[in-house]
Amino acid sequence: MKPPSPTDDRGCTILHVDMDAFFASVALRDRPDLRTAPVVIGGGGGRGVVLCATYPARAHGVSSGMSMTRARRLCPGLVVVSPGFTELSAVSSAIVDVFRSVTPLVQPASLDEAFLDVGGSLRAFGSPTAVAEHIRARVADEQRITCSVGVAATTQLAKLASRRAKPDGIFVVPRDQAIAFLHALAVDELWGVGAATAVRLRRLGLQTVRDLANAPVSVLQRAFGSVQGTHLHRLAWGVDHHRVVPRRSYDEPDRSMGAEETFGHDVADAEVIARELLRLSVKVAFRLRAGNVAGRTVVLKVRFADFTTITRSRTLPGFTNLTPEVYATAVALFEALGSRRARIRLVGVRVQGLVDASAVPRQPMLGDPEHGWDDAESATDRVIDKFGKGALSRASLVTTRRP
DNA sequence: TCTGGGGTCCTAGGACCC
DNA sequence: TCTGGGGTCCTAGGACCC
Repeated sequence: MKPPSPTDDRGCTILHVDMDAFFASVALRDRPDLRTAPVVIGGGGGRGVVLCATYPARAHGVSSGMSMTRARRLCPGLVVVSPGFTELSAVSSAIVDVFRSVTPLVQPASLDEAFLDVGGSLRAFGSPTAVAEHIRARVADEQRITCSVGVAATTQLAKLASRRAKPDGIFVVPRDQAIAFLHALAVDELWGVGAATAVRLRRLGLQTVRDLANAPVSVLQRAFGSVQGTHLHRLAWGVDHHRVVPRRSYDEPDRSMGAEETFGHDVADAEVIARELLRLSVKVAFRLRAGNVAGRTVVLKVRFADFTTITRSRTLPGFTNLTPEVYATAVALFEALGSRRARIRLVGVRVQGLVDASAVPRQPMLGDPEHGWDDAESATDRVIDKFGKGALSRASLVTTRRP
């Protein structure tokens, strides 16, 4: 473990904890033989991308988001491992338990990172840095993976600090050095400034956060609109009123659920596409029911061979989590695109406007059989529960292979 | 180097209602 | 007959994050 940076952490009560190469670290916990090898986590398919790269792989220039083809070219001896999502979420919730043992103010930001407000834990631990050390030691002990912690006065600064702490370290941004720390960064290092915004900022001649901070707000507002312009200016001055909100209570449903699939090769055959839409609808509707939610708006996503992407959506009169309704809507949206014979790279189905399913009265429609799709689907769910996903599938999915 | 899959949030225009 | 704003819903697209 790296020692903490020897700096003043008074008043820095926000921690950002970020697992180091999480997907890879978990996958390699029981593979000491691969500890020093260049490994990436990702799908093996022809169009896959790197989900996570180990530090030895990064040394070859491999990074996440990169196409697998390019990664292999950069690093001929690359080892590719597929992600084990079940294990990942188990480790993730164990880690969150560690955080919660320190403070109730824990806001998970994804599977592998969280913000903590440790203002109330200082009497027990002494200092924010001491809390960070405690967490790092416990995670290393119990999960055999390392993490890095950023310690600062705001969430934005803590997030930036944890990046600086990597791998396996702690980085403190003292209150009186916050502006200097921030202003030395490049604009695209700010959390919330992505590729598109960075390009526009650079076109304005703004390279560093210091440039951004010193730019007149009026210029930023003219270029980005009043809301985003003001936001950027405040970011550059470290103004950040985000409190750590103990994550959305568990009874609050997600906003949307969806699934999408990139074909191995671009597809023009409408039948193949319809079959894929069915497969995705089955998957999404199953997850909706498993989460006991239902939604009203079905969104179809289509990416063409040239990578242009469109979405089409339809809001239903009532809420649903049933495959036939989701599928019928998705297909109708697809057919409404017309006979554009363009080759298609990806299709996706998403359902949004989710609510707790038990809160929605099911409205039987006139002419519905006594045992409708509800019953059929819950029977299906029970079979899958008992015998696994392979046990049941729709006829049109079994008889033909996906491309 | 040709670009995954899961999400969230924001904007902007048009419909519609009051 | 022409004219308001305000609010909400819907749709499409885009930026961003991990």
